[in-house]
Amino acid sequence: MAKSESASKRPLRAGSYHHGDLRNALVRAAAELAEAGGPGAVTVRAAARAVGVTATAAYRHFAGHEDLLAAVKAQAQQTLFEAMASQMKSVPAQDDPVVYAIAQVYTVGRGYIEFAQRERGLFKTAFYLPEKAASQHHQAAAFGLLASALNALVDVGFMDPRHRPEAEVVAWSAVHGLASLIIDGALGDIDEVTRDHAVHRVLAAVLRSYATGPHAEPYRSTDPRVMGEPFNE
Amino acid sequence: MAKSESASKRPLRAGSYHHGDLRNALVRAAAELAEAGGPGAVTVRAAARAVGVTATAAYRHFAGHEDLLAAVKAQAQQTLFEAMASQMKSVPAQDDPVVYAIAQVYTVGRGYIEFAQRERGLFKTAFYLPEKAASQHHQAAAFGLLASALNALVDVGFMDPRHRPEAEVVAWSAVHGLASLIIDGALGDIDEVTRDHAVHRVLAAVLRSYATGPHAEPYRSTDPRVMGEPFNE
DNA sequence: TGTACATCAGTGAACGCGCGTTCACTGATGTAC
DNA sequence: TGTACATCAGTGAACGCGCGTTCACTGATGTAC
Repeated sequence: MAKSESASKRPLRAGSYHHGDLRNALVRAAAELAEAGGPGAVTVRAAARAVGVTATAAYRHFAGHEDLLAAVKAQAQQTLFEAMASQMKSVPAQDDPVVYAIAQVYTVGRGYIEFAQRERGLFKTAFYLPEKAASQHHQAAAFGLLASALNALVDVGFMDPRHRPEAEVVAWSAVHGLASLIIDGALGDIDEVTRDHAVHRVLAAVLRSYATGPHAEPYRSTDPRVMGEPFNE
Repeated sequence: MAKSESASKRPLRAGSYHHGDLRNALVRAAAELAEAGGPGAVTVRAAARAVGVTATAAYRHFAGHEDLLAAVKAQAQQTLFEAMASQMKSVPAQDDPVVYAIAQVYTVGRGYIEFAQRERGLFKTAFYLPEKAASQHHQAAAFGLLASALNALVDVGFMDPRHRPEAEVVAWSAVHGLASLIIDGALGDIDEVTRDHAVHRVLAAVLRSYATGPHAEPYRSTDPRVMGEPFNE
C-alpha cells in the first residue's frame, strides 16, 4: 500500500507488483536500521516496513531473521573495507619511503576509527554475532590492508622483522578499542578536538611501539605529525 | 509459588512471605543473565523469574527496566574495579622501582583483559547504555588505578613527562580493544596459547610506546618478560 | 504483654506491543508451443 | 504474434511468544497505645 511512495529504488517499471531487487533493498534498509540503532534494531519486520513491503515477502529472500542479520554484517564489513581502502589510496606519494610506510599505517588506523564514528551501527554490526562463512571474506580483506601496511614497515627498515609476527593484533586492538570507547561514550562526551588528539595519541603510540628497526631512530621523535605530541605543534 | 525452592539467599526466616533482600537478589540475578547472554538478556521478568518472584515485585525496587539495567551496569563496573585492584595488590615487591612500575601497568592491563574473558556478559554490560550518574563512580575508580600506575611510570623515569597527558587513552584503548575482539570472536577461535601471546604482545607494545623517559633504555629490550618477544623465551 | 491498625512487600491477572514465522492466497511474469 | 499455463514474488490475516508495565488485591510486618 505504501509501496509506491517509500521504496526508493525500483529497477522494474514503477507500479510493478514485483519489486525486482527486494533482497538488496532489504539489506540496505537493515543496514540503515543497524546504523541508527545497532544490531538490536535490525528486525525482519522493520526492514520490510522501510522498503514498503510485507514482512512475509522477506522470507522469499532470507531464511529468517538470522540470515538477514548475517547479510547486514557482511555488508557492514564490506563497507568498512572500502572506506579503509579508499583512504589508503589517497595517501600522497612521499620522497622518503619510511615516511610513506608510516603514513599508510597511520591512515588505515584512522580510516577504521573514522568509519566507526561515521557508521556507528554498521560498525557494531560488523563485529556482532557468531561468524557466518559468507561474512568472513571482507573482514579478511580489511585485515589484509593492515597486514600489507605492516609488511611495508618492515621492508623499509622501520620495524624489526622479529616484531612482525602478530603485529596486527597490536594495531587492531588499539584502534578497535578506541573506536568502541568513543562510540559507546565510555570516554565521556569529549569535544571534537580532544577526540582527535586521542586518535592521534593512540596511532602515534602504536607506531612508536613498532619503531624497533634500524631506520626507526630518526623518525622516533622528529616527525610531529606522525610520532610526536600533537600538543606541541 | 516456586518461592521456597529457587531463591538462594533469604535473610529472613524461610517460608517468609517477604524476601527481605529482593533488590540485591534481583541485581545479582540480572548480573548472571548479563554474564550468560550480554546486556540484551537482562529483562525484568527473567530476573524476577530467577529469584522466584513475580515480575511485579521488581517494581517495588526499580523504577523499571532501564533502572535495573543501570544497577547491573554499576555492579559490573564495581566487579571490574575489584578484580583489577586485587590483582595489582598481588604484584610482588621488586628491588628495581622501574621494574615494579612496569609490572604494575602490565598487571592492570592483564587484569582488565582477564576480567573480560571471565565475565563476558558483565564486561559488555559495563560499557553498554548511556551513563547513569550512579554508575560513573566505579568506572572512575578503575580509571584511577590505571592513572596512578602511569604516574609511577613517570616518577620512575621510564616515561617522559611530556607523554603523560592522556596516556590513559592508549592503554585503555589497546586493552579494551583486545578484550572486545577476543570475546566477540573477531580474532578467530584462537587457542589459549596464541591468545596469551596476543595479550602479552599488546601489553608489551603499550609499554614500549611509553618507553620515552631517561631510564627507559635499559628496559626497552632486555627484559623479555615485559618488553621482549614471548616467542624467544 | 496484648491488640488495633497503618504500612510495607508481595501476588496474579491483564493490557498492549512488536516480534518471528506460517498459512492460504493472488497478481505478475516468463516461456513452450 | 498469440495464447495457455507454470512459476515466481508478492499479500494479508493469523499464530504464539516474551516483554514492560499497571491494576486491584492481600498477607506479613512493625508500631502506638
